[in-house]
Amino acid sequence: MGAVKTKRMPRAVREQQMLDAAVRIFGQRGYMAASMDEIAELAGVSKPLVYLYLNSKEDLFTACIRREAAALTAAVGAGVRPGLPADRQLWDGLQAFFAHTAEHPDGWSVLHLQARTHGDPFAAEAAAMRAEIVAFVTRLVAVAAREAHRDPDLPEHEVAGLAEALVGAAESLAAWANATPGATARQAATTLMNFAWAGLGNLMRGRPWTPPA
Amino acid sequence: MGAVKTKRMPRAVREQQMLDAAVRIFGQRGYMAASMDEIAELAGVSKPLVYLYLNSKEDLFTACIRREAAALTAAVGAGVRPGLPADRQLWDGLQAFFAHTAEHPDGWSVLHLQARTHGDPFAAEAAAMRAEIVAFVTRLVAVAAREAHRDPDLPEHEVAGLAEALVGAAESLAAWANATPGATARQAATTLMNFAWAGLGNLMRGRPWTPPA
Amino acid sequence: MGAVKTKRMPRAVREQQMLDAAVRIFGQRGYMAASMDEIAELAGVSKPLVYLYLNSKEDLFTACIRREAAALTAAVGAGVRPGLPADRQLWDGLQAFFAHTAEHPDGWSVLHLQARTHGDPFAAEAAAMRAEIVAFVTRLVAVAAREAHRDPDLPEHEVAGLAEALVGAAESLAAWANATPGATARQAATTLMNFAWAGLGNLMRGRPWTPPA
Amino acid sequence: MGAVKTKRMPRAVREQQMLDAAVRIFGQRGYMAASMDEIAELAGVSKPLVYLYLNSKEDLFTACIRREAAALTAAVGAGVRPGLPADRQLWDGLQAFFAHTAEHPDGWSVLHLQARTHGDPFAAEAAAMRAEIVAFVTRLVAVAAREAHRDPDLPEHEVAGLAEALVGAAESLAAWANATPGATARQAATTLMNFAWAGLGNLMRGRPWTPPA
DNA sequence: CATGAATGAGATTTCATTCAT
DNA sequence: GATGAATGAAATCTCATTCAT
Repeated sequence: MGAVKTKRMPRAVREQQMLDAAVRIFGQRGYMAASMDEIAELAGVSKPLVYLYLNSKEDLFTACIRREAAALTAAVGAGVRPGLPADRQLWDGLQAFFAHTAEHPDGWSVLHLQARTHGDPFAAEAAAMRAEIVAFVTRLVAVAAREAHRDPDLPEHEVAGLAEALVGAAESLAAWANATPGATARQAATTLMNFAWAGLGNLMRGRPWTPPA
Repeated sequence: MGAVKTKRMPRAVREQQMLDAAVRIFGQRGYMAASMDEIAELAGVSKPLVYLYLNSKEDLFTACIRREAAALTAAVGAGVRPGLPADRQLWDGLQAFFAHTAEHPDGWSVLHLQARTHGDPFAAEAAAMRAEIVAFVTRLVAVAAREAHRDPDLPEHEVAGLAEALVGAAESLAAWANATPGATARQAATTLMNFAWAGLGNLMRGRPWTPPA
Repeated sequence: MGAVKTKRMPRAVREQQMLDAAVRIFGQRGYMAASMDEIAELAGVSKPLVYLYLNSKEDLFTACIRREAAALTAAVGAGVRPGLPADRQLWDGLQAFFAHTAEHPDGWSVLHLQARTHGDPFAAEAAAMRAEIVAFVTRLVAVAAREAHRDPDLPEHEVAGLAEALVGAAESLAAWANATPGATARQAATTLMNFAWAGLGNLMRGRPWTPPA
Repeated sequence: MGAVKTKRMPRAVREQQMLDAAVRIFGQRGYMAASMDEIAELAGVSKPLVYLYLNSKEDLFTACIRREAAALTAAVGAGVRPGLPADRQLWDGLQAFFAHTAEHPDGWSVLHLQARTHGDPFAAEAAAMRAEIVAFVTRLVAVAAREAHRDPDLPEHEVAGLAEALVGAAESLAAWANATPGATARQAATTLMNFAWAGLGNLMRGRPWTPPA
């Protein structure tokens, strides 16, 4: 079932195999339900080797989170070209995001579900990555406001809330797209751009919805 | 620390005490890290009694999810009056949602984090509740479209995606509001209405953002 | 092999059974080579019960040391009557000491060998008991000096060294007596009294210390 | 921290480095808590080399015991000149003993604590050395008896017990001297000679044994 | 009803030891 | 000769769960 049992691999290669296996098991079973036995077997190595290279279950999980976080931000970053207009950058970033999460469901499960559910140290690790993405979106919103000559500027904490909402909506749609047969990354991105950008557009033009008294 | 040890309470009351304790422990420690010992102690009863009433850890967790899900949907439902315009209904519902999650952080943790992270049976239970809320939002969006005389109707799966995105944004803001000191349910609801409704408004008027070729 | 499997004993009884087993295993195998499995089996209970009652291997070992230390000092104390002359008290104490160690070789091994060899916390526990005995001997030596109208008094640190040497000699003879077939507690005590009280010099000159009738 | 990594040393030298490291680790951590990894690292060689030269952990420990036993008996033997009177020989031997154990605390720990605490094979190894010393002391006592024209001779098993007690007292004082700041080998030897040679009784009467100039 | 007593099964982790290069 | 890569076996400890009173 596991990887073909090839003997005597250099350490770097083995470590990646172990992380591959760990991400899969952690993503599917959850951090606590995952057993080191199962991970070692799927990786095609003995348990002591996993401990020799990765130290402990906690360290192994942390390594998984870091690797998957780096992969996700790299994928999004690679999809975006800085020179283009803000809406185009957001569109490109969203497509990359939905495509990556669809292709790496276990990694996404590790980042989005497992890391946040099993204690502060892990949650902090995942939060750091999320903060990067929120910061990126926040910059885009600010740029868009400038492009739309919005005056006066949006208050800072309002922008933060908007970026938070947008990222949350994207995370939610990622799960929805993965679960809905026939849904593509492009469709998910389109839906979200409609939802978010048109709404933001009105905001930019100074026509917010006003809460009732 | 646990409930006062009163003897001979009717079964229904005892069960609620147990569920109270379980929600607290599950919400704070997580499903797997929670121990039946700790739950029984916090509930002020002996472990065999927990098993007599609730059967198993899985059943206990399921009961928690159901109770908290019912409480949340009831709170949202109570906040909304069906006769009013769609935007007002959404506004009221969001306020109720943010208020309830802020007041019951452990219950919200059980529903939003724990239930989704520990296997299909639990996830399905939580998904059922979420689907109810998404359906409610979906109806609101359809009503709003009719109110705006939008023609032609939004395609159904597009509406589903929008509702999904809106709910995801709300969930994300709930966590953000709880973590950001000074943020209130009202503020969170306002931010989200700005984000979502103004965007939807443009959509309704047939002026969506168009993806680049 | 282990105790007869009697079910449902009160906790206090079970704990003593566990300590009995633990002293035996620790005394024979050594602290580190002893396995909790073996101890549980010899005690006739399951491992979790051992942990439930005694907490951890370290705590179990500590409990063994304390129990055996208390038993030994109690035995010595019971053998000595405070009113009598110093040499008589020493003689009685030594007999009690040799008798007890001969009857409880595993307990003596725990106190004399294992506790001193496996880390400060345990060693401190055993050292406390030993200090009690050394203090008792120190008092006896001082009393003897007074009885002999010695003037000037022996310097204090000299007395401490003498007591230390005497106790060390006794410990050594305990092992020797246990290993030498036909050696009795009485003989060991006689030899040591001769050695210590009369001194080799006197012995050579045919003036040994004579045991009381 | 370990030995400087010099390549291609002759086997005999490498072995001594390994034994140095092993004695240190065994003496400080104890036999079972010592890990071959740590020993290899401290010796500055790879683990397989340790196995190539010393075969197994047991063999390594045995080699340590033998080397340290030989060193101790050699030190004592070197301190004693056969022609002199018995008490002088004892005095010289004790000084050498206390000096050596003070200078090699790890070696002494291996011999006196570890070897006796971890199973018969090792204990036998250490007992062999101890027997040599006891035999030496036994001869001295016999010689002293002859020098004192004692008649009739002390019964043999009495002499054995006396030697045993004397050696035990010396071992005990060695630990005490190492633990007591300011205590020297000379003081320990003096105390023991007073105790053993003169006897407490003489001491009380103000007639101590006097060390040679 | 209620509980103190008890356990089967499995978790993480460590270590002495050996190949294959 | 020397070592990086690898493992079988076993240790401590925890937990959900059930009798017997």
